[in-house]
Amino acid sequence: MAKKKNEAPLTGITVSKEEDFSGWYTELINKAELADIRYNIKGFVVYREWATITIRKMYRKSEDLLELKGHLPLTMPSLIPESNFLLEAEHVEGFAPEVFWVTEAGSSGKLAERLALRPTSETALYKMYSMWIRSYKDLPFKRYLSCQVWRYEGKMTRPFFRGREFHWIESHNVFATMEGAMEQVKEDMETTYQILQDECCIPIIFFQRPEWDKFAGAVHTYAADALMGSGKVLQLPSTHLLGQNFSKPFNVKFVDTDGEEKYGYQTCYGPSQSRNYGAMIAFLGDNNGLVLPFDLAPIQIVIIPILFKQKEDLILTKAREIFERLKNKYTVKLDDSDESPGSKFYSWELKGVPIRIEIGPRDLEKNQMVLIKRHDGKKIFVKDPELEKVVDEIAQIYTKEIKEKSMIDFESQIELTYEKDAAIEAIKNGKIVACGFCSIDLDGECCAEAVEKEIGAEVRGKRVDEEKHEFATCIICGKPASCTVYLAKSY
RNA sequence: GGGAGGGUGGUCUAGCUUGGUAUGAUUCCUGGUUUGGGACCAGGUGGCCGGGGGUUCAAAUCCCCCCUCUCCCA
Repeated sequence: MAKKKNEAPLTGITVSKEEDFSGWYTELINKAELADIRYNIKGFVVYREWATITIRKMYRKSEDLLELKGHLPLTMPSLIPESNFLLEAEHVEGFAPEVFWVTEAGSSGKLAERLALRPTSETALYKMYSMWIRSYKDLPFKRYLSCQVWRYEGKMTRPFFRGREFHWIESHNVFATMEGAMEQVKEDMETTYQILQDECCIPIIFFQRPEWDKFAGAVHTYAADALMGSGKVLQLPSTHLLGQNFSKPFNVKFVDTDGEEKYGYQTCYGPSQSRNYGAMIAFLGDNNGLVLPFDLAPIQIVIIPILFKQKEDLILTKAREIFERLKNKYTVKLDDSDESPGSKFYSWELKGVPIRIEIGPRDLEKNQMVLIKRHDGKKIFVKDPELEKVVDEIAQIYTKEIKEKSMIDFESQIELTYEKDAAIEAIKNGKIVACGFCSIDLDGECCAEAVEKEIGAEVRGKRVDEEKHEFATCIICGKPASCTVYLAKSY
């Protein structure tokens, strides 16, 4: 855009994403009316219509995919009795500092037992699982729920990224064997790629998190890190191998083919829809506002009639005809309000509507219209009879084009380092570091702390896909390396 | 978690040092003229100055507590 940012009026974004990401994100949230932060409880925000529609579409895609893979939906109460919550010790220890408690009710005062506003639903669900699951014939038992959870976050809250209330899906599954559970973890990772990379156009990579950084109560945690382009990573959905850590205290047992009663092997998976949305708008947006994948846009096509005196009727009639031709296949808006055309262009760009169709007197004479794609600004003149065909073509490739632009070559961001100084330098240069590490079991935790202090990065864990590097020694302590880990700064 | 800075019509903001009638723009509504990248004219609506307490004849302004937001750093 040739237009200088400081000339932009208040309704547009005035901060450059490259120069001031935080300011840019705040303006995007406010001006595109995605969230309203004036609801004055810290960490609790109102998600406005435009964001809600897209988040619901994201939900639907994830839910459909989960059901396709054999999960059934259910709905759980949002309160968990403290006695349930206390059953698994590590889980309690991990979550207790973040729990909101309901301690009083109405006029009867204090409750006999405190009730936790669920921070996650393991301790609610597994109590039920122990009642529902009787035999190996009930397995695998795959369920999910779409809900809100509450965690009293100490860290700085940001709309969508980190709130004290957030919106997610959690899937909870039970298997007869550890291998069955591990297969589920792999399936969850595949699901995550399908949603985040293919639908949301966010590049990700999965790591097995170190022991000290795993989900409270899990055997192992596998988490997606989004590659934000600057060498920084952002944690997105994680899937957890629970083994029998919960099935034992919650008594989730089944009678196996051999007649023996056994504890199930469990997994859980929690993709946060609100955080995924935040990551998507932050990653794809530009200095004109939102950029959205075609399927996730609340409005996919906006028609803007260029009305001139004497010719209003002709143009409006044509615009309405275009609307009628497209409305059954796409979500279309005809913006015939009396704003000036330029003003409409800016505001629908801010909202990230993928296709804009302009129709004016000059087009009418030539029996054509003008299509503009939001994500690259390309302008296409289309003859009237070609309209449906061209729109179909754009709809087909629009998301793929965004994805192509946004997929970062992960390998090119990695720097292999053998010494601490090299790692410090690489992190400073915005790279992700691959290096040897003594252990991602608990005995490696002090080396991880050294990584944070001395290198200024976090140990993200062991890469899940193929491992190519061979490092002889740990970058910190010099002992023989048991694995290759990746170090990065995180959001 | 540590630090810094904010909260005044829907939005942005002046006023606060030195207490005394609430400033401007924009949005919104009405009417009219316009319309190919942020149009214009005229009129109008809209405020418990974040909340509570204190000082004072008098508080947006001074003092205390709380809530909340923004930015930076663990």
